[in-house]
Amino acid sequence: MLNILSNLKITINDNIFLKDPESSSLGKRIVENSILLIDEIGFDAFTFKKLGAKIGSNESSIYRYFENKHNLLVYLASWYWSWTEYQLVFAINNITDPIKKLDVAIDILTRTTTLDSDFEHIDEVVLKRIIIHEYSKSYLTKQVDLDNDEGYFSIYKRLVLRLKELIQEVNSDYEHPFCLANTVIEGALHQQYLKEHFKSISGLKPNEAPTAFYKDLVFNTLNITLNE
Amino acid sequence: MLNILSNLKITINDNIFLKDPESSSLGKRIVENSILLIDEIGFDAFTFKKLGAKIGSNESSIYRYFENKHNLLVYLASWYWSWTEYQLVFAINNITDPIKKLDVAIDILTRTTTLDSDFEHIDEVVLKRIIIHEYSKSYLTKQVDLDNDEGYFSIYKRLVLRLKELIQEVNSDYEHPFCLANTVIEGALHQQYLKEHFKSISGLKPNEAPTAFYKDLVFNTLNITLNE
DNA sequence: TAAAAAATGATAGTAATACTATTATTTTAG
DNA sequence: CTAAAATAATAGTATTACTATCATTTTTTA
Repeated sequence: MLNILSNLKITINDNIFLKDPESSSLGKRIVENSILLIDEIGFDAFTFKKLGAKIGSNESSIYRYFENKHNLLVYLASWYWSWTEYQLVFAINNITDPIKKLDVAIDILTRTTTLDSDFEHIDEVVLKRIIIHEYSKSYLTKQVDLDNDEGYFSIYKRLVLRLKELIQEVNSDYEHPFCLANTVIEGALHQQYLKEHFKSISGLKPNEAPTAFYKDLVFNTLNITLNE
Repeated sequence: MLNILSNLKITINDNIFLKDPESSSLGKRIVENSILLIDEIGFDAFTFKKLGAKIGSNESSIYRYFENKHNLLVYLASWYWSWTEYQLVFAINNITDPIKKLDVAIDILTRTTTLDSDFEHIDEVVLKRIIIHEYSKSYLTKQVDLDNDEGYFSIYKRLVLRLKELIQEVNSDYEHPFCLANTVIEGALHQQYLKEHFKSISGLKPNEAPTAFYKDLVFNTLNITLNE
């Protein structure tokens, strides 16, 4: 599966950038190193000037790719969710049993990423860490409704919709499929954050993913008993 | 119950402030108006200079109460969670049935706040809105572990612990009580955010609270059927 | 291969932010 | 009424988040 993914180009809504970073080597260095630098110093302390210094380029050149660091974060998040969506789509592609499909989907959405699939210039393990730590900041802003109108979050919303549909395939009578889908996708990030920074209330062991918790939660809620 | 609460003083860890804002009228004006101003312009655009202008005071005076705006946000969040904890404790105080206790707890933790209980100088409805929009920013920082060591999040953690214990009282065999408690408390904020800004994936109607969703989720997960 | 066009880099500049420090004034307490 | 405490005013600093302009390098294409 990794090889299949490696040949795919992840397509991001072109409202998010001024110039496609995939279109040049400078663009790729911007993306690659922004992930590393945000991971290192945090999104709040991250600036285009520091990134420029790191990649031996100029602040003003980076501004030609992204309007500001907020849009760069939205870009990285879109990339992450698009990558996750591909993994999900491929993994459930040839499964017919709705229960098994949902089971695999929860696996993919809640697992901890420890192997990077060597996707071009992007380190997915570090990117995932950024998503866990910084994703909320991409939408917890005063311009969220405007950004939403521009389609900045459409990949994420499509992923939630997919999971909601998988839930409905398993139990079409269940009354809150959207709430449950959001609970799994956003909640999985939050649980992994807690595991790292709020150990005393986390409930997960250091290397444990929240997968078992979410499977139990979802299948009990949908009144399904897994028979394997 | 509102009257009982009105006579209570909410106590906040004094590491969070330099000078207790409850100890002076300027302090109270800082707290009262910071809530209104953050709601109005968002935490990112909020500055002590703007707050000073709003309350007819000076930037430098505000710095004598809080080291920076981050600590002010931590203070407001602590106040909110402390207030929520009081509501919870009073509400379940005289209930003996563990199931009923958990049921009431979920009510309190997931309801939409539309009435303010006229608590001193703090508008709880606006404060709740801030918590929904900005709470994550109080811990999604590079200094989260240091802040945690200072006890900045102890009230929140105590609330999660309380809910976890209520869950265990209902079903002591359940394997993920902490994960479930976190899911309800943090998730309820997130669902309310989605309702306002991501309508297409929210699953909640404009005036609907996520209460029914969480009760169904929790009691199914714990294998309890409510008999009322 | 030379010229044009595009991309990148360097430099400078601005208003705002997030403070710190100092001093002056006002309020409160003994 | 005086001393102490609190608040306000002012100034100053490094950094941020840009914009604008111009120079240089690289790429395209005629």
